[in-house]
This record gives sequence, structure tokens and C-alpha cells, in this order.
Amino acid sequence: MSRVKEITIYDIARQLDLSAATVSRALKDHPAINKHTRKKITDLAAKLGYRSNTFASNLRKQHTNTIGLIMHELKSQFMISVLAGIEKVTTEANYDLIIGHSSETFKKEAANALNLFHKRVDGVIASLAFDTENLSHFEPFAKKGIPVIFFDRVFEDAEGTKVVINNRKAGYEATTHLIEQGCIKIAHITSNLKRNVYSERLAGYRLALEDHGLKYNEKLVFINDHSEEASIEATKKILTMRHLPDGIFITNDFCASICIQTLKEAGIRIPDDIAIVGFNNDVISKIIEPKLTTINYPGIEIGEIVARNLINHLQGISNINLTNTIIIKSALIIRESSMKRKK
Amino acid sequence: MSRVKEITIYDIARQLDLSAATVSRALKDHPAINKHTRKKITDLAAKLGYRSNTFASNLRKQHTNTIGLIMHELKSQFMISVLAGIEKVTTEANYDLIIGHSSETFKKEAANALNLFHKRVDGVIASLAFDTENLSHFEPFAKKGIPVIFFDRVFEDAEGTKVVINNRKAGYEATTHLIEQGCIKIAHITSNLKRNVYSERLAGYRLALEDHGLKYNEKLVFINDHSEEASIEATKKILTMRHLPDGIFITNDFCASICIQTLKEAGIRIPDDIAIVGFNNDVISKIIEPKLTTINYPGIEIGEIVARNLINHLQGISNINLTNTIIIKSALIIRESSMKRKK
DNA sequence: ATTGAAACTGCAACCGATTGCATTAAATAT
DNA sequence: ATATTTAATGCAATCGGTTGCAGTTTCAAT
Repeated sequence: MSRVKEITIYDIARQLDLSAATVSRALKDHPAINKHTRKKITDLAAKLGYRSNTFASNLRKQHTNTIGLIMHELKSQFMISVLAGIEKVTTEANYDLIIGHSSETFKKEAANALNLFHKRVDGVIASLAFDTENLSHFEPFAKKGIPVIFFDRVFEDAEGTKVVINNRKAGYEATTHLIEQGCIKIAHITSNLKRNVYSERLAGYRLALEDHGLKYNEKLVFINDHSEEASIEATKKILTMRHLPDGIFITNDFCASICIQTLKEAGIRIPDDIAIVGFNNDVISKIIEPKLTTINYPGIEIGEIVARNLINHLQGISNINLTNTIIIKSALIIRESSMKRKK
Repeated sequence: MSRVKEITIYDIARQLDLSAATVSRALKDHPAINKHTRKKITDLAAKLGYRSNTFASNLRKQHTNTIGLIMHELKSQFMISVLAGIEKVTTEANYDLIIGHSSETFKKEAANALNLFHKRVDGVIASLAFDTENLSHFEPFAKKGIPVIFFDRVFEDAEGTKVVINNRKAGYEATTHLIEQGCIKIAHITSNLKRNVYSERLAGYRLALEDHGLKYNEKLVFINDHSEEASIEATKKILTMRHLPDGIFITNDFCASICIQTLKEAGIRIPDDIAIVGFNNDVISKIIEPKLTTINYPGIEIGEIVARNLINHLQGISNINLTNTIIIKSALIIRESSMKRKK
């Protein structure tokens, strides 16, 4: 391991018979530096292969130019898109990103938060794990005035800024669409109701039923973790019912795809016997047969908006503490899986 | 923005009437520190909410505990899995990760490399973009003795460590399997042949044909970028052929899925008219109908192995410079899309 | 020639943790 | 009681960039 000596501003200063202060200022385009001096300095810096030492700089400036990210998972199309959106904005603004994922457990989420705290990130972006019950692990940030923005999975009544869609409205639209297709017994496969995204979609589902004169029936609501096995299991449970439902609203496209597959294997025709609506508009929704009606939940935009807001706040362009909730547009995309033939 | 004062080792030292050196050592479990002293220090540190200043530490220690990652894209199942594997190992070893993605362009790849260089990462993990023609942008790392490991997309004859699968063998197996199913006119949809993964798979395809007495025909090889549009286009081109092929080997599951979809829409039966083999074993391969025969390319493991090797090298446990290439196992997974009925 | 302001540049004190070497105190050996 | 280890702690320099304030030079204005 050949440890090659690094060039510092002192080296440049010495060679040019200047002070380190002048070199530092020149390299930062400080207006008080003479043009010619600046040129000499930048030229020599380039020639010597000088690179600024971020640590010395951060140490002195007391901030890190780093944003921490806590994601509840990192494998769905949706979360990847969010990541891509965040990454785009942060790199453009010259911020680094430290990514942690909680794999849906509170324990890892808290550990990640602690880690980010110790790494002194300037701000945090987070979406909550399945079993997170309170936000106490984010308090250290609050105490130090470090901004935290939540997206997707949030506590709706907590302090702090959140970026979400109107999940209730989306659930309402999805269900109403099924009703308009003639469904009268609509099941709902969803996930942990502690999380706003699922409880709100359920609320929308329920409201739509009631608004259209259908009774809400708890037995038609299935809760799982959206894994492949759980999705198969939920579907099999549905298949054991005496009167099968004629529509299912599922809060995840992958789960919906597995469900369709399982139903088809059991000889059920989609959408004629059972119409299906998913959620997210993942790539998979256009691959599965029949193509899946779903709610478009634009990950990239969510990511961009979250990151943009955080950075604006950090740069003093806007103040996040005045904003409580940002609601992004979502919309129903109708495809074949829900289009019942008119009689 | 309430700037709350940070606790430093000096604060702890003062309150306990000790020196900062002792506090520093105690917090690092240095053996020379008395048990009781250590306890007093760690207790007070916890009570005051002390957090170590990474910058001061890095500045002094001259390394960053950070690994840079350059990915050619960040949306396929495969690359996400690699990321997950890398992330798992690096966080366990307490390294940070700076992630950059090149969106398949050399320009961004070089910019990312420069950025990582300035950020003084301790090591780099990279997979190359479509149009990368040389490795000169990684030279600054080499000059400073900073290790760089490549995975998936690599230059096979270049210096440096790489983690790959045997793409030629995989291509050979995929093609041989189609031949064994009775295919005699096998098309190949692949991507930029500058990249080893594609050129090697093509070589394997070609070799398999020749080994089984089939003629290699350039006109049966289609090159695209594996996007949805390009996949449809390639499939349509195939559909215009006078004699359709009876098998297609496609170097990407997503592309293969789109292809299957397009063929089915044109009334082609899969696998009876045309048998299909994909590559990667993405989730999608089990959703598409018929389920896709594919090559299992285990992203998580690749990620873990790459990261583990890099970290071992950084920690002096092993020396990466002695290793040139690590080959990970891959295997053909046979599903319905290639299973021709025996006559 | 004198004054004042503007334009540059330098001094020196940070930022907080680390570590080689020296020092002190306590324990053991002679 | 004295010499020698051993254990525990402190001293002080160091990492490299930043920045408030002071100092110097230049130049136009009086």
C-alpha cells in the first residue's frame, strides 16, 4: 500500500510564497482574491493534483453535506424509484447520501437512526418500518435542530414534514372503480394497519363501499406482509370461501400479481370471475396477464420532492418547519384485470 | 435553527478531571485504561449524549471508512440485489457507502469516479457503463494505492480484481438447453457487445451452436439496450422473418418478458412455437406466463463477496492485488418457457 | 504632500480526536 | 529500604482548511 503524500493548501502556499489563507480563499472563489493570484493558485493546484480534504473542511465548518436515508425496504420498484429520485437531486446539489434500510423492523430502523446521528448527517429522510410504534428514535435529531422528513410510511398526526399521497382517496377510487365494474363483494388484501398507507387505503375502501350501499365486512379484509408466500396463502384463504368475492383490491402490485397467478391456477378467470386492482404501478403490473389495473404512485417524483424540500431547507431557501404535509398526485390506471365485460 | 453545543472529549475530560487522551482511549477500549476510569467515562459520555466527531477522527487517522460504489444502473432486480448484498456487508463492518450511478453513460461514470476520489473513499466497487472504453478514470485511485474492484461489467483483460460469473459457460448452457429441446434455429437478443457480459454470452451461444452442428448466423443476433421499447422493436423484427426461429436466448429477464408478451400478442405459442430462455432470474421470471427459463445470477451473493473482499483487503486480512478474478456460480433454471412437448 | 478608502493578503486561533513518548503511581522483587 | 517492573495517565504535536481581524499596498481625491 504505497501511501502517497497528499498535496495540501500549505504545499501550494509554500511554492507560490503565499499564505494558506489566500490559497484557501482562492480555491473557494472568494471575491477578495486578485484574479492573477487566483489563476496561479488554481493552475498549480490542478498541476499538483490537489484535492480538498473534506474532513478538515467539515471539521471546521461544522456540517457534513450529507443526508441520511432510512428506507423500510429496498427491493420494490417503488422504493428504488424513490431512491433514484432522491439520489438525482442530492448529487446535483452536491450532497452525499448515507443509505440505511430497516428491513421492516423497528430495531434496525432505530439502529440506523442512531448511526446517522453519530455520522452527523445534516438532514434525514425516512419511511417507517412495519412495527415502528413511536418516533422517539428521531428525537435526538429534533433536539439538535436537524430536519427529518418522512415519506410514504409516516405518522400522520406527528410533528414534522411528510410527503405522501392521499391514500384514502386512492383506496376510495380503486374500490369505486370495482363497484362500477359491477362488483358487489369486494375483498381487500392489505398489510400492517399500523401504517398509515394501509389504514388509509382501508378507510377509503370502506367509505367507497358504504357510499355505494355495500356493507363493509371484516371477513373480507386480509392482512399479510406482501411476501410471495403470504400472498399465496391469502389467496388460498379466499379460495376456500363458499361465495367467492367478485373483486379484490390489493395494496401492492407484486402481491396482486402473485394473487392473480394463484387464482388462475385454481381456474378462476380474471377479471370475469374476479376483478383485481393493485397499487403502485410497478413494472410488473404491465407484465402480468391480464395487465393489472393499479394506482400510479410516482416514486421518482416523491423522491425528488422530498430531497428538494430538505435541501432547500438546509440551504435556507425555505423553511420546512412551516410545512406539515405535502400531498403528491396519484391516479387510477385502468387495465385489463378489472375490466368486466358488460352484459 | 437552534445550534446546540456538541459535547467533545474535552468536556468529558474536564468534568472528570482527566485528560482528553484518556477519554479518547477509554472510548476506544484501549487496554491501557483502568476499568473504573473507563466506566466513569463511558457513563458520562452516554449521559451527556456525546457523539464522536468523525471528521476530527478521519482527519487525524487519514482514512474515511467509506467505500464508493459506481453502478451502471439502479433499477433492475439484479443490481438492487447486488446493492443489498454490498450494503449488508459494509454496514456490518461499519463502513459507509457513497453510491453513484452512471445511467449507462461513460461521462457520468467518470464524474462519479472523480467525485469519489475527492471524497477520499478508502476503496471503490464498480460496474461499467455501456460506452466505457477504457479505465483511465480509475487511474487516480491506482496511483494512490486505493483498491478498486469491478463486478458484472468488467474489462476481463485489465489489471485489478473482478467478481463475475462465467458468462460464456452460462450462454453455452442456455443455448445447449434450447438445442436439447429440439430447437434448430435459435435467435439471440443481447446488448452492447463492448461489455464482457454480452460478448461472452454471445461467444457461449455461438460455441454451443457449433458444437451441436448448427450454423452461427449473424442475422439471428439482435442488439438492443434492453429497454421496453427496444425489446418490443427487436421482437417485431423477429416477427417479420420469413422462417421464424424456434428458440430465443435473451440476456435479460425483463427484455425476455416483454418479448414473450409481444410474441403472444402476435399469436405465437411459447414454448411450442418459440422456446425462450432469459437471464438473471429476476422476480419477473416467475410472474410472466409461461414462467421463464433463465440463468440464476445471484446478485446478493455477488454483492456480499465483492464487499467482503474489498473490506478484507482494507483491513489487511487479505491482499486483493494477488487476486485477479473471482468467479461466482451461476446455473440454468428450467421453467415452462423452454419446455417443448416431446413428440 | 497628505489623507482616506479600496483592494489584497497574512496572522493565528480554531474545529476535535489521535498517538508516540514521557511521567507518575502502584506493585513486586531484591 | 531500594531498585525494577507494570499499570495508568498526561503532554503536546498533528491532521488540513476556515475565517475574523489586522496589516500592507495601491491609488485616487484633496
